[in-house]
Amino acid sequence: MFADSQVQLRESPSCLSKKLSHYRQVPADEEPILAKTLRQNQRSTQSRAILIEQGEPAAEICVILKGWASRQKIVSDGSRQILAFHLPGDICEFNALLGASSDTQTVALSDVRSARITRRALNELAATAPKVSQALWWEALSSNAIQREWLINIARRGASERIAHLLCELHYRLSLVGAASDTAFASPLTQAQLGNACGMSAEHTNRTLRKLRDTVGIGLEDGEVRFADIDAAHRYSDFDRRYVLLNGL
Amino acid sequence: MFADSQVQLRESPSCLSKKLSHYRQVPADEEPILAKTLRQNQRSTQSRAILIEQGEPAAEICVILKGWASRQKIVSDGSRQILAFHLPGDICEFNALLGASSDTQTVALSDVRSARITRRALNELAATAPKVSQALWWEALSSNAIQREWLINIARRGASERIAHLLCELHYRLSLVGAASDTAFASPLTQAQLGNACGMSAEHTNRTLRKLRDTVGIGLEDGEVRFADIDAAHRYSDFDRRYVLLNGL
DNA sequence: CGTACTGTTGATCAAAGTCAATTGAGGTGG
DNA sequence: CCACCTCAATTGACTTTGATCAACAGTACG
Repeated sequence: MFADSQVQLRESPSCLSKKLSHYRQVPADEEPILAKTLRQNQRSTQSRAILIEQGEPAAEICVILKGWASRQKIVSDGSRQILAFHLPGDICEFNALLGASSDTQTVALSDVRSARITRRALNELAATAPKVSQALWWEALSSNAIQREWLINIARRGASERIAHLLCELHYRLSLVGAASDTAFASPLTQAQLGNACGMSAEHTNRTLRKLRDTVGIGLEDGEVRFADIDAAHRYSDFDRRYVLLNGL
Repeated sequence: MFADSQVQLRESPSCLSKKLSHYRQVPADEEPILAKTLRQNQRSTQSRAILIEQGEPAAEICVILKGWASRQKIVSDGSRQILAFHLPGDICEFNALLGASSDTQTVALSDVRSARITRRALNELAATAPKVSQALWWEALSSNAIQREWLINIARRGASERIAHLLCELHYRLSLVGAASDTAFASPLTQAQLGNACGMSAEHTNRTLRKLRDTVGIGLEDGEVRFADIDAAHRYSDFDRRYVLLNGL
């Protein structure tokens, strides 16, 4: 089930490649090409620092290798709305694929290690590793499906279900890249950030989390989210994982 | 600036080609290739009928030539959430580009004329009309930007601003394909659909529309949305058109 | 130590949902 | 032509949810 720890010591498969394998079987000969591309142009970013600025015509996409980031947009009153969380293995700024400028900002929620892939390198990848390249588009579609589900979450679910649903999603997405146990995951999120992503106030988020802990067994403490009963959590929040990987109906 | 009217009489440029020209200059020699592709596989769909079913692994994308459609997802309690409106010139179901099945349903809001483009035809297009093909990806990114803005709309704006913002967006998008005047556009939307898209109840939508008419001069009557003062409407709803075409910051 | 951020709690209030009914237009069958 | 049906729009009364305002406690950190 889990990767051989010996191998991990030498070079563990990146989170990105783990993720892509869920969409498409990535051929063994393409794997090292991806690994090399990711090694090429890495960067470390401190928590709270900006990974991708708003309005810049970007020339490279950004792959999160380690840590969390959030995509957000500044609204006219100065406040910000979180639009997406980027976890290890996620790709930020598909806009860069075409050289479009970003209408959003991406900031590090923890210390982040990222790999940048220029458009040139992407073209190379398309030529030498077609399956990987195709899987990247798959990843783009997946992130849109997630975006749509967030809309549903905010538009239709009450506060508790909403928070619970988001936590279930994060847990599932992290599990896809081996970053979650069956019943818990580490998270750098503050209550305020969690609430912001769900379109609710920090105070109400706090009360909602208490309620979730008491009644559904979902707890958030010391940077760890813990599910007493993951199936119950899924049922409670109406979480249907299929949208994440576009797994048919 | 505008296409030769002589040409328009013979075959007016499709809404799609009008839209694409906002992203990229489409070369004159690629224009007829796109037109031919769109002529190939057309379909008429009655209002309320399903254009694209949920869960089907789709092999073709769908271009709206005439009429409106809505993308929606059925929630577990049986109700539905509208995730996007597709206007003339819009492309539905980018998932089909990779053969992924759709996690959503697309239904006609009016009688719709659509063109289907199979994956095979898309590949041909990519070979013979590269600029057009690239513009299609641009269109995909644009529709994501719109999706994100909807999230912001629901998460952060009050009912009146929310409805007003959506109406401003629709007006602007229609104007891009020549389907709106400076101050009005025809719309097949019911109040309930409009409200659903904004995550609010039909009753509240009704009251909100009254208020908008009285205080901001935005009216919806007899299938026509009319703005007394479009700039005032933009200011009121905090509408910044740039996200629609990804026009830098 | 002060400063800043995060989490916590209580009181109050406004926004929007829900329930219930009514109106009016359009369409259909008798 | 009229009775009947359905759907969209409308209105009022009531209830619920969650935002806002205002403190305050715990912790990390310079």
